[in-house]
Amino acid sequence: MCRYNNRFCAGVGPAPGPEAAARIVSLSLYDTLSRRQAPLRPLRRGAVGMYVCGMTVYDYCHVGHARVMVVFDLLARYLRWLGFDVTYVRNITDIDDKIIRRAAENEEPIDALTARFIAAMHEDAARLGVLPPDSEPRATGHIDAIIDMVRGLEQKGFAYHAENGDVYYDVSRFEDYGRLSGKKTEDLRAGARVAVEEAKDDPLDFVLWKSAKPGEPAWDSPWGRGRPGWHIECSAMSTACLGNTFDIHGGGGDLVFPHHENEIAQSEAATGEHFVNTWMHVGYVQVNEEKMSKSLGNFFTIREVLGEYPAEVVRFFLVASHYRSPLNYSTDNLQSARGALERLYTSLQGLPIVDAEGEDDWSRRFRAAMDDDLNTPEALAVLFELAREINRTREAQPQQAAGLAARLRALGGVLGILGDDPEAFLQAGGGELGAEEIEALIAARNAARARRDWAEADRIRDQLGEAGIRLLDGADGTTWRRG
RNA sequence: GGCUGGGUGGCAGAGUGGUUAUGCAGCGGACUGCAACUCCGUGUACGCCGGUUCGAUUCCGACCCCAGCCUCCA
Repeated sequence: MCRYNNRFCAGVGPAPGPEAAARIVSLSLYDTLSRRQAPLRPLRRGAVGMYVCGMTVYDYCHVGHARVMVVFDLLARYLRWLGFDVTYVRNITDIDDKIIRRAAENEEPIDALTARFIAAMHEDAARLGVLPPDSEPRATGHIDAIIDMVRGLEQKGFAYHAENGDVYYDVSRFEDYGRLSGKKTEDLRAGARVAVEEAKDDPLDFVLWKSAKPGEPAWDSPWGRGRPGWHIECSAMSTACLGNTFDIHGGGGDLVFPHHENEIAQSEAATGEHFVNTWMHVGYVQVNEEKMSKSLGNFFTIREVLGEYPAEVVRFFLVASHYRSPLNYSTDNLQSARGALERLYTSLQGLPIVDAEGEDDWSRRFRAAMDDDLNTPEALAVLFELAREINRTREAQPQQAAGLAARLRALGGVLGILGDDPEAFLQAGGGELGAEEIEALIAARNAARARRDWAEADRIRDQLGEAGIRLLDGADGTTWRRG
């Protein structure tokens, strides 16, 4: 059924038996539905299935998308580090009104447009250190599963084929509708601000299957040629890949209503089973205290930002605040992230790369922080204290410092940072001078220093400074870095 | 209007019923030819008003303010 995945493709997930339910895991996560933090109880011992709503591919990803990708990448990395067998599914919406419109504007085939932006997304993700998900199902690859689910909903009386040819979900039939977002259906009806689609029985009903207009891409279905609505895609694909019930479902905070609300209504009505155990939502990226969004025009694409800052600095910036808090995008904050990351890399500089072994107080503290709903700021605080300890001990106890550096590198790796060579990171970036020229000037300056010609030595240092090179005179000689 | 989540030192950002978050920036000291890096030290921070308490930034209530959702949005 799901051609992207392997393990959970039976279509029906395993029931949460008493053994699985009894398994207590140290990681606890905040669940949007119950509005509280609770220990993760995987359905299957030692395995976690997670589904994250990915992109609609009609444009480049911006920093808001980056945050979602990085946060769930972080969760997947952490779960794997804890020893879980993670199945991470992140979908791609490759058929949708905006895609059709954009393709028409560009006079470009839809396939070409989506292929272009999928490639761009993969490029951006890779640069941010986001590991590929285990599967990336696309809506257009799951039309059969979508039709099956819509037909099932219709047969059970949760959907109706309207006069205009569309198929709608009958919200009034689903008792729990609104529970995820904390909304009451009466309030929603009262607040309905959109011109009511006449074919709907109720303004809250949403489309499952859209009848095709001339020239639009369409698939055959029991209701004629058409294409899927947005919400049903994720219900069908998550079920196809992970089963009727799975552990974690995530996405941006703006998907709580209506997208995830609708997913619950669809999936639970269709399968008759509990849909998701933990709902996770990432806070918005803001610009000047406003949500970054296309409509406000205040967005920065990932590639724009990566033109200004090293990718790892951007990742650090995204991880330096808790994933549920709003995050203000500003150059000040990026600069601060750069300084902080430099501090970490500086502590790693010049120490041999060895493997970290077992557990120690540092890793225990790190884990305690991460176990607490992915408290990355607290986890980073542990990393900074570790860096200080490395700097303090590196002279007197180099062996111990090397061990601490290994720990720092390993824990950083869980967050997807500190994987670079320290020299390479600290010296990376634009600059007109090549490494050889820099080394030559350093040699000349050191010759001047040897004969106590401070004026000449300072002149060379200033010259390098203007080229964006900072010098550091250490006991073992002079090193340099950019910026 | 309904709903959700917030208001912490110059900035960013955790956390806690009484005791150091952490980072960036600043200041003093050590190191340095001078710097940089690093180390040591350094900030009368918890929106407002009541209540509970021996004691509240942390719990409870009211209020003010901010962001977001209620339309596509990560």
